[in-house]
Parts: sequence; structure tokens; C-alpha cells
Amino acid sequence: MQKTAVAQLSEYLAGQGLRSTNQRDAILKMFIAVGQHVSAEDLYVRVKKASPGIGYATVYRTLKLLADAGLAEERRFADGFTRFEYKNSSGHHDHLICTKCGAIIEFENERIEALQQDVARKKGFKVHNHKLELYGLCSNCQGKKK
Amino acid sequence: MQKTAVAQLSEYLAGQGLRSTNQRDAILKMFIAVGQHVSAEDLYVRVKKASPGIGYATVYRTLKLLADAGLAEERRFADGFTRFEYKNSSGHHDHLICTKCGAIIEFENERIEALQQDVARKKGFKVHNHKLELYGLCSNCQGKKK
DNA sequence: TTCGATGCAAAGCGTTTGCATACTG
DNA sequence: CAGTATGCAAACGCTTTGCATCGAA
Repeated sequence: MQKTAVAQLSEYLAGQGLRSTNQRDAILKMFIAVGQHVSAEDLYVRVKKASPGIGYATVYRTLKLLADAGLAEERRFADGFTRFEYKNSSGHHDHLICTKCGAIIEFENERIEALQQDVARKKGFKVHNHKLELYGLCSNCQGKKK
Repeated sequence: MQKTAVAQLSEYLAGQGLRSTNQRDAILKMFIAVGQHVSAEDLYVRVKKASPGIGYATVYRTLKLLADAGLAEERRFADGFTRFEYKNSSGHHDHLICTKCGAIIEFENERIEALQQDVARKKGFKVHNHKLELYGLCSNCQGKKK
């Protein structure tokens, strides 16, 4: 899948008259390796470890690029942090977020999605996108005191 | 309802050993008068019109205070703007947001809420709060070109 | 008269941008 | 070679904070 993503990026770059660089590849690979929900900061630190010469700005610029290329999605959670998520071709999903340990768990539920469409239709709305986040305590944190 | 809110604030302030001030009242009243989804900036401008001496910082501080008092809720939408919403005692609601004109429409749907609880339960999660936003085009904007 | 609240301006934080240099195609 | 991408640091926009002063209790 990594191959696919790198290829996807190259394709996009070529199509836009943009260039492939080591930094972009490194960032993309690390981005995918990390898996999910990385903040720019977080990704920067990790990439820096592997490729020390890299700059903060490049990470930001590349993340935006990946979003444009359809490989990443920018998400703002309630904690005020922007995180990026690798967008694989599979379906949309939503998030359960633990307010104590920060864990983010994904889920999908098509019945909810269907109901959303119903609601929107009733209001004459045409939905392109949506965001559902459930905040609370994960099973690990429920025992512990605040 | 305005009376209730002002009283609610006084109560909270008294309970915390804090003080009532003209600014706080002015901000609270304007906040309620505006109705829904105000940004700090927006509120500042409006309050300033009524009470010119007021400062930016006071609006921010008061908004936080209102949130602590349970009268307001801080919401971050995907456009990167933080808005505050008056939290009346009635039930929770979610939002339909027009990506063209910025209109925000509220809705409630208890079936969706119930399904959310189901999902959470299955993951061993205890939900305290949630956020559902549907982005798309409102009926007005669907005809128009981008 | 005390201590919290205010207003101003400066600082903070995550993110973006300008510019000279490095590198891709 | 031409023109994009990079790295650095400075700029940015929103929000918070420090400090001297003001005002509620």
C-alpha cells in the first residue's frame, strides 16, 4: 500500500507539473507508517529523526500537498489541535476520542450515516461531508480518577 | 430567559467568590441577543458598539467564564474558527453547515444519538459529549455556481 | 480597603510566507 | 538551465497573559 501511495503522489505531482523530492517521499512514508491522526508537530519530530535536515515548513507544505493530492485529510478536533489522517480508499469513518488519554478510536456506522442524510434532506440540505466525534472515556480510563 | 441567564451568571460568580461587573453583563446580554454561534471577534465588535470602552481581552475572558458557568459552549468548526454558542437548558443539538454561505442550521435527532451510544458501548467507551457536523450546501446555495 | 476585573499592549502558539539557495526535470 | 522545493527565520492571526489601574464588595 505504501507503493501505491508513493505512486499516487508521483502521479499527482507529475500531473500538476510539480516535482518529486526526497523530503516529500520521506514525509509521505513516515506519514503512512505512523498510521493515524498525526499532528504536524508530531510528524515533524518523527521525520526529523529519520532525515535530520528537514524543516518544519516543509512538513506543513507537504501535508497540505498530500491533502490536495487526496492522500491526507485535515481534521480539527475539539482540543484545538489539527491532525492529519491518511486517507485510504476505503470508506469514511468517525471517531471516539478519550478526553483523558487522548486515544482516538475509529468506527463506522452506516445507519447513522443514513439518518444524517434523512435529516439533511428534510432541511433541504445537500451534504458533501460530515464529521462525527464522540468525546468521553475509553475503557482503560474509566476506572481511573481524574 | 435573559433574566434567567443573568441570574445564573450572578449565582455562579457569587458561588466562586467572583464579581459582577457591567462588562460581564453587557457581554452576556449581547451574547444572548445575538443568538447563536458567535466568534469572539464578532461578539467583540457588537459589544464594542454598545459599550465602547470594552477591550478584546475582556470578551475572551468573559466567554471563557460563561463556558465555565455552563452558559456557553465553545465549538470549533472545520473552517478553523472558534465560535461560542449559548447553551440553553434544553437538549443538545447538532449542525448543518453550508460551505458556501456559511449558514449554520441546527437539528436534533434522537435516533442518531441513540445509535451513537450503541457504538460507544460496543467499544467500551463512555461518551460524555459529542459533536456532529454535516457540511454541504443549503437549499439557497444549491442552484448557484461555485 | 481589599482583591478581583479591566484595558492595553506585549507575548504565545500553531501555522504560513518571503527570500536566497539547492535541486529536479 | 529554468523554475520548483527547501530551510531558515520572520510574519501571521487568533488567543492569552502581564501589569498598572479601576472598581465591586
